[in-house]
Amino acid sequence: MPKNIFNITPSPLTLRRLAKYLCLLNQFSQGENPEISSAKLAKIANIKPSQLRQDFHYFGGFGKPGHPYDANLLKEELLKVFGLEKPLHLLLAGATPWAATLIQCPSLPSLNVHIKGVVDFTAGTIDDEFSNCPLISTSNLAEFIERNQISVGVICANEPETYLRLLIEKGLTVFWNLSPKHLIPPLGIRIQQESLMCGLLPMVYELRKS
Amino acid sequence: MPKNIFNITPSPLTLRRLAKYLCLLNQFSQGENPEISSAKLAKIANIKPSQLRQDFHYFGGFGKPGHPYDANLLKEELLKVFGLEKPLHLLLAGATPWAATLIQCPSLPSLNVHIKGVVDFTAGTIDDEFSNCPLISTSNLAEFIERNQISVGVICANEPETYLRLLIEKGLTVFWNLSPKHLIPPLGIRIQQESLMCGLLPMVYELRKS
DNA sequence: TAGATTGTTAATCGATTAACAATC
DNA sequence: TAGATTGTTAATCGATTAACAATC
Repeated sequence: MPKNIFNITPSPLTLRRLAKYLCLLNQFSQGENPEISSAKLAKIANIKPSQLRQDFHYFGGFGKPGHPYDANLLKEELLKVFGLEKPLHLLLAGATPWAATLIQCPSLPSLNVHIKGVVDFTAGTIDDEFSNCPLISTSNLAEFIERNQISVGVICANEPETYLRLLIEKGLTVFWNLSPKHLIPPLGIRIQQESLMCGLLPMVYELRKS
Repeated sequence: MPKNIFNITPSPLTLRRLAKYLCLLNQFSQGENPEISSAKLAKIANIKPSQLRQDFHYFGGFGKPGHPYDANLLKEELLKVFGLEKPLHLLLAGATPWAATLIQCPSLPSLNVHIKGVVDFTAGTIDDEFSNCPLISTSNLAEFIERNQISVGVICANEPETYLRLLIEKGLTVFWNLSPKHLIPPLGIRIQQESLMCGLLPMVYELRKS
């Protein structure tokens, strides 16, 4: 079970906010020794400062009383919260626009997350590329996963089932599903669903009901 | 203020779940007169049946005691919750892989959400296309927005600021920001941030801390 | 030191859940 | 009618917030 320093599993809400703080720091902190207070960062994140400090408190706090946070230190500590002091290696499944979107996304490398390749059923057997990223054929897959220490498979195709089956077969157990289809995870397999619609629809609610 | 039948604003958590139920129904209900109980749908959604019924209860409930929900009726009612009994028209900003991802996403039309065009700074002035979708030049934009009754601008570029400014200038006030950069909304402007990283990082936490 | 801002607590507030009455 | 499953309530549980002690 994932635990913090108080041996309590932090709530998904807290984890999402911590991820948000990290992204905002990457974007908004600049200069040699940038400082940022809970009040400033909370204002950008659109929450209360006390909530931000409570979120940090679950992990022991990242500052010293009387002084704003050191933005660089805070970034490092937040990366550690997510275990990203060591790089994380992804394999994308499906040479689709979704895959291209991730490959071109500047946030991933800044979070120490690295895309090592794209697997596609239509890929040839050697030296192919997709959007400047190695394109892997299914026959080379097992060796590629092993050699590149892939820990997460990212499903980028609208029909996710065949890619899921393939990657489970090759030994992956953790997946990020970007396809709009909900996947029911087999035993022992962890699938994080990412549904764009769950972000769009609440906004539409506001728009149409106001 | 957006309100439900009890004149209470439903929480963002409830709205996200309602969006999820709707997507799951589109995927899993089939047949002529499909029925689905709160137990079945809750199992797919990975929540408790009582939570699902409580979510529906905020809107008066969508079934009759003793019988499972009529899946088709439920879909219609959930669409109405989000005000999507009338079509919603989107304009994408930036002819990028993000835009292509949305254009190819089968969920949008099934939710009565329609992409009317893509605006891009590099677009020519006539009859251009991107991924089989009309490509609009900035000079034709005001007329296009008016004629197509666009209500949401979707920012698909990694550098979102210039597109945001352009679309505000042309009269849009509601935006869905898919870029990794957080935008600070000017007064009177509503921006829904969609951050992929907030989905990925909590999963990485579990992976690395277990 | 005085000022600033954090860490920490406990009260408040809101979301989830179980239980069962209602009813088709 | 009996069975099934919803609608609804109220108790429980957890998240948010304000307040302030701690301390650099």
